[in-house]
Amino acid sequence: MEHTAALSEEQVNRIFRALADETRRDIVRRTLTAEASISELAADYDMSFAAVQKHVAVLEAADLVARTPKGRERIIHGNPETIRLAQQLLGHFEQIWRSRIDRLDAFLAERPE
Amino acid sequence: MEHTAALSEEQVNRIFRALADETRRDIVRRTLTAEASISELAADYDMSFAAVQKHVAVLEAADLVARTPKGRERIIHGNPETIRLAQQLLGHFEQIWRSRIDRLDAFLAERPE
DNA sequence: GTAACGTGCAACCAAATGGTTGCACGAATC
DNA sequence: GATTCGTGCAACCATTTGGTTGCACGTTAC
Repeated sequence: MEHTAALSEEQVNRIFRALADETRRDIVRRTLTAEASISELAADYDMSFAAVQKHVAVLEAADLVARTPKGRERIIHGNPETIRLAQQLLGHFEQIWRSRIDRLDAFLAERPE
Repeated sequence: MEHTAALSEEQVNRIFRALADETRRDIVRRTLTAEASISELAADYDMSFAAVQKHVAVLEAADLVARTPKGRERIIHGNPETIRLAQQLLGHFEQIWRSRIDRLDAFLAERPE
């Protein structure tokens, strides 16, 4: 039995919504590799600090990154667990597809051409 | 070598964006199980026909469903290939995480406590 | 042929999104 | 103590999103 945590539909919405932006995907990649402060992140994008701050907030609400205070900085690190959850959700779709194929196979098997 | 089709960032945006809505995820699930016309789909949601039509258009733009004419109807069927692509994209994130762990392990290995 | 059905599309609207600037405030530096 | 740095937050703006209604048009059924 695959033990997927029960996610609210709203939370699923937040996860996919958060992943639907190039800058945010990049932030997730970067902070999975190595944690970084918000200003370190912001330095690399062609937009204001506040804009990057908002992107981080979106990612945090989706639990794709976490933010821990360290002095005057806020250190961001990616959360691989939520990535894995999203992957599992998509896996369920594939499962639906596979069981359809199975049913189709069964149907064809009991109706010899 | 894993042969993932090269997706533009825009296309990736569309895929995740399309998945970030409960009604649309439900339509994908349903049409993976069995194809349906737009009006058949629309009958089951508490919104106008036009609204469902728009959701289908969003899914089609993301290549998560396809729409084939059949008389006066448009038959919608889910596209498992795009689901699989999205899953692979998330798999790359996990890969990034795993290689970070590997590097950390290597670092700890060559610095005996 | 006429009526009903399934769809496409435009116009419209409220709310959310993604960006901006400006300001406040605690933490670090000098 | 004054300055600078990193952050949080509010106000504002343009665009997109997700919904609506209304209408046109081809297809199917009477």
